[in-house]
Amino acid sequence: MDSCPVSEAIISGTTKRGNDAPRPSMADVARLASVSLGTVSNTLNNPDKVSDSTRRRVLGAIAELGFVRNDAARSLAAGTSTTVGIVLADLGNSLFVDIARGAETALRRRGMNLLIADSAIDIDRQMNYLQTFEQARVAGIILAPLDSAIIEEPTRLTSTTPVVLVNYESRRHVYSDVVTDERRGGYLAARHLLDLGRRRIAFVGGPLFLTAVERRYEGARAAVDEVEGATLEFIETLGVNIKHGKQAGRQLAAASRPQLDGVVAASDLIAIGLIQVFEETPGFSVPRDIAVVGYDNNHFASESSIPVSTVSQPGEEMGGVAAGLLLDEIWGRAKSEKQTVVLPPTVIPRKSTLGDAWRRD
Amino acid sequence: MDSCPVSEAIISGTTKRGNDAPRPSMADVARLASVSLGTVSNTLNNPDKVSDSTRRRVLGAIAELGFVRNDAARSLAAGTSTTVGIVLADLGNSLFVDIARGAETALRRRGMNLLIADSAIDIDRQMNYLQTFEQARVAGIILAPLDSAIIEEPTRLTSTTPVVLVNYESRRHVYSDVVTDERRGGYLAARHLLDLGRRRIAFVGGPLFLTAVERRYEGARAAVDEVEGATLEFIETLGVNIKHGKQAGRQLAAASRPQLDGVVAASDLIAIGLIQVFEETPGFSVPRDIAVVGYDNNHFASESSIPVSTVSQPGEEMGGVAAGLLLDEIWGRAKSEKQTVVLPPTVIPRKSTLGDAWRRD
DNA sequence: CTGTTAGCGCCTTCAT
DNA sequence: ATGAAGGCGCTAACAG
Repeated sequence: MDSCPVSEAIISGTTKRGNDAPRPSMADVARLASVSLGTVSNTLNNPDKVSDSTRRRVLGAIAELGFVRNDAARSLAAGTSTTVGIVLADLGNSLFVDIARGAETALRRRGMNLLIADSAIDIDRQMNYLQTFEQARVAGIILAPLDSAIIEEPTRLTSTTPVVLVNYESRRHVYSDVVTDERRGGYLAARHLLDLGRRRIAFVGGPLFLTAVERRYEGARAAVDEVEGATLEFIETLGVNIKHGKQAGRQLAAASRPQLDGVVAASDLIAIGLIQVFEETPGFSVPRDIAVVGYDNNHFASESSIPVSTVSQPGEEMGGVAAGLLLDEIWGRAKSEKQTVVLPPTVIPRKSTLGDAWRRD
Repeated sequence: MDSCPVSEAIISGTTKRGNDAPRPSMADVARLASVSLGTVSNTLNNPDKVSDSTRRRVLGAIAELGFVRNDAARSLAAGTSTTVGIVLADLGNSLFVDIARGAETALRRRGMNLLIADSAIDIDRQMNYLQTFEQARVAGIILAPLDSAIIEEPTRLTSTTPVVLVNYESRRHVYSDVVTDERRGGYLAARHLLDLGRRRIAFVGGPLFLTAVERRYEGARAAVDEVEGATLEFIETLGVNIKHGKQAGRQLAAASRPQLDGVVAASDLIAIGLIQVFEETPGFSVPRDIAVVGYDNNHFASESSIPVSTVSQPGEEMGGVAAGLLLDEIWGRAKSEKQTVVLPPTVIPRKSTLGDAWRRD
């Protein structure tokens, strides 16, 4: 940068300048701009309470010094923070990335910003980050918790910081939460198959203690029960990843049971696993012999060579709504009752059910 | 939608303090434990300087009050923070998720924690989060910058906060950085094809002003030039997504030019796009007629129905190394010189080049 | 409009 | 081992 000839002698003893110059503070800015500390604060927080010329001078000093306001001090003094934290169960799952983006957008519009923490499917990390955020005194926290019975409502997640849950419904309604109607998602998936004329359907997914999986199964069950002569078989897997789908696929391919003509998978990954196995198995052409619908609208579900029909959860919307709920609480505009917002999933038909009738866009 | 009859009284009763009670402070804890403020601070930060019985009393009070230490005040007073921030170009890209995880693991081992910000391929957001982190006085920042000429070295990214770059090499070596050897990656990809006997190769990718793409191309060029009679054709795309791959694929499939037998794609997405088009085109069977190798080891590259051979960047390692470099700087253990750590990419052969010879583990 | 002055909650010597 | 006091950088009244 420039090397303006600063006279060291002129600088008063209070300001020491070593090789590692200390961060300039508002006091330094005030001094340079020949105004008082309060004025600097005002030009930063209440620009309209400062004359134009003064503000310009202050801003100039700020730039000259490379001053960056200390947010720790700020939120300590002001008692409020402008950032909210989001703790995500698994950044590897694009749904959570979508949720974060939705929240970020909504928050940014209201002048706040979002910091993300990744639990990486680890309950300890989740709890740790919850605490980190609370210690940092963020304005509020959005939590996309691990879906397992383990986190079943520890008395309170934070002592005071507002929290809203996303993609998980609090049993006790201690928190507001936004979820999708998993049951309806399962219903829609099965319904889609039924509408296509499929009648011998299987639901592949698990483990069943995962709330979402159970709900999706219930929904599929309900749809099948509505149709005369349709049957639903349940095939439990140990997880919702591709390998589980493959295992189930091999199992189905090997079995001599009556041929199925449709399957509802509890996740896109399972669906992809199934399809990969089916494609290598005579008599299991997808979707001719057997149609497959997944769940999640994982980004790559649409990119596999047989794009997977899927039930899409409105991730960004979920994040946006959660952010709104949280801000309501932060700003005290919240209704006294905690609310649960249920967002509708939608099915996105693709080649794995429609076949050649399907065209991308 | 059950309506379990929750008694509101019980809900509010779960809280030990009233709803509007202010957060307990260390002073409150001190009072309850009948010790002085300094002692509370010590039992928190220098446990060994406090008698066992006293500490127990203090800890008890903390639990009883649900006290959560104010990190803003702490880092203000102590002048040091225990959290570092990472700004990622695109959370939608699994490489960056890996980098974050690697960094997180390394940092956690050293008692620090990681907060993530997502630039979402938006330079404004990137800059904004850089500033947010600096304002929050994080101990340091890891930046995985947008790869574009635009960010070309604005004088300084932060005024004082230590920064290390990951997945991007600083021209001016103002920052330490950790990158992979893109050129070598391109070399390895082409080499892989050549080793398989392919000779008429195309490099598909772009735009060329993306540093990484350019380097990869150079590497591929070098490998091809080493082999007598091998040719390399360059096909520029407008981006590195699936659609770009498809466009290029259609272009190749339509052209009547001499048949290619191998292609190095600048990204897995391009590779997938190519493959999807090829699979629908007679005479373009993958890998029999034409072998395809991608780049990035995107999570789903291995999950497409024709698993894509790819060049893998060691994301977690990159994050871990970056975290190490950053901590060195934070703790003053850094060498005076900024360093550049170059990590080697590796090729992961899969079905798109090996064909049936390939078996998943 | 601008300057002054208390703290915000905690850490850190320095005595005791 | 414990207590008392000063100050970290900033905001928010309140005075001028």
